[in-house]
Amino acid sequence: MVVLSRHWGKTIFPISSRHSHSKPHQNHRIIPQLNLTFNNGEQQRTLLESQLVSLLDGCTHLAQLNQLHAHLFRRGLNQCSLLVAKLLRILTALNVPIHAYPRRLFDQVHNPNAFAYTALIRGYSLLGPFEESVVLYTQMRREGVRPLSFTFSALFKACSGALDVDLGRQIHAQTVYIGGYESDLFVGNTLIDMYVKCGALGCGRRVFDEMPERDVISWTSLIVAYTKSGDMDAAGELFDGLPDKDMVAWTAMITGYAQNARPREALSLFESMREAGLKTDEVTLVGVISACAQLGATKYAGWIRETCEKEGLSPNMNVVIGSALIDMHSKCGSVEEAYLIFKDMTVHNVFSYTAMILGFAMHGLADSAIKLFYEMTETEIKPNKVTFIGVLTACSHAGMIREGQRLFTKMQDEYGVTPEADHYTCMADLLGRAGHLEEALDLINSMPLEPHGGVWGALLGACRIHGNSDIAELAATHLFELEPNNIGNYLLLSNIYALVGRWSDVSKVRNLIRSRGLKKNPGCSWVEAKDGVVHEFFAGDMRHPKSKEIKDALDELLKKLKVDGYKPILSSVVYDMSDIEKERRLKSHSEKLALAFSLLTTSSDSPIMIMKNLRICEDCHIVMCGASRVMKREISVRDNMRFHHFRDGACSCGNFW
DNA sequence: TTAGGGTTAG
Repeated sequence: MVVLSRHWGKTIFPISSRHSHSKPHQNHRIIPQLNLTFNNGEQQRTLLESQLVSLLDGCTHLAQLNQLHAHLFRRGLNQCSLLVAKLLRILTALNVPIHAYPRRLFDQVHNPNAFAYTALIRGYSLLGPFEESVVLYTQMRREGVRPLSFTFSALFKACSGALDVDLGRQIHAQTVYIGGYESDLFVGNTLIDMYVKCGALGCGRRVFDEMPERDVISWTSLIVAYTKSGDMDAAGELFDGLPDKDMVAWTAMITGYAQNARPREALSLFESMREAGLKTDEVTLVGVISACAQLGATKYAGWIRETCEKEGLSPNMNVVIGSALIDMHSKCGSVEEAYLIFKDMTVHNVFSYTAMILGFAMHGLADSAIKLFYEMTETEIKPNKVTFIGVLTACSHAGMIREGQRLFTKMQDEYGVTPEADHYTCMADLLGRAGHLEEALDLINSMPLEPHGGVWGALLGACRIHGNSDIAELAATHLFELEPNNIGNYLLLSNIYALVGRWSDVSKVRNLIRSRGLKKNPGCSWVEAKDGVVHEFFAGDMRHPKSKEIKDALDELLKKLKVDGYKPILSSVVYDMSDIEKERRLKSHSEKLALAFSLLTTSSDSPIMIMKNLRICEDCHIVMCGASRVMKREISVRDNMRFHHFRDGACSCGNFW
């Protein structure tokens, strides 16, 4: 009989997990004392195995694992399937590359059983390479080992990882060996998930419909699939029919609305969720924060901030919440507030830096964006492709051609980020906006990848600023092919023709719009009133209860501006109509209605914030400038591109937009 | 063993 009594009392350093930086642990952790009796009897051996399994459960440090493994090896227990399966699970959770140590561990086992196979399959299906899962499954079948239900769960996970629906179908057929997916709820759920992740939503739905038993996870998988495919009606129908909605199901639905540009529904659903008495966690709040950012609702944003703090999710401790809040405050108009959050955060990552850089860019603070970028490069955090979108956008909105070109080169040479079409969009915008239209065109023609609509769109936008109808035609030809249903491109081209007086071409484009059956996307602006209620205005819309007063206030304002020298920019109207008609049309623009409403309903010292779904037109831009001086008000407009802060007759964009 | 997450340009 061998008596084993050891005390491993060393200082242990925790293994770094995916999300935390590894630092020596402050409190010294002591590995529990192991005191086991062992002899050659089978019964004791089994007992020892089960004790070791539970000991492994408590292992959170690589050093502990190494010691335990050495111990197993000495006892010949490294060949025990159950223990190895357990070890493999822990190693997978610690993201240890499977093909290295975990694989060697498995290879030491003689006649591995289904648990050992499954643990390794699961490791590969979570960490890759995914194909290895299937290789192992084949080997397992060849050896005559019967698969378990969770062998299939792991295999389906591998198929979703590899996005291989054909393979998924083949494995689906194999579930006959466990009595079909209908026999096991987990298998059914992972099967749904596999189909929907591979884009075969219909197959996922069929599995769902045929399952004899479903749980909230089955429902949620499908709800998420519908939200991701943009079918919020189908998602909503399922959600309404779900009997016991848990926090995850609510969150899936809220996030779905947020991701499908329906922030109001997201926020109102969040309120219902609170009323239903459900708890909230950081994932829920991230969706809500994103909805709030889209809406630009400052009052609501403040309330969300408080909710985060109340839930113990302080932005300076939680980098995900922090990054989301930086984005929200930037989009709600307060880049200052965003920067306060950024500064107070104790942990930063590429998301928090990128959100802040984009925030600065959005507000035209190019210098701050670029400064922060260089600060970031002093840390260990590597900029990614989105970070470069941020700095390049900052340069283009500020007309900083040299800096933009320098960053574009650095991006590849120093940071190994390969430029994608989106980066070329930024560059085409940067060059084009500054009037270097030919150079922008050369850049597009020299692209190593196929330019997408964004790239040509940037060039077309630049042509509008500089009134170049020749290059515009070229860009538009590509755009009409790439984005035949995007009405914005047609309107831009006809606007450019109108600018240079080519009226017959204007009507040709208008006929093209008509023949393709395209409808103009209605311009919409909204403002948040003191009580947090959001008021919406559409161009020419007189449905607001205060319409009469709004119209009068606007007339009054325009009268004052005309005394001040304002002349309506009639070329902002694309249609060939009389000047009086054009002026009437300009007056109905939604951002002007929103401005008049704000002047009517807010105190004279409070700043005005207007949100708009489309780009602000030149005439409205001038009116906002004038209004800020004549009415002595701070006015900000967030259009679909960026913020314009109007102060004392000037705009933060420097009329460069 | 299974479900929900943050930054993207014209």
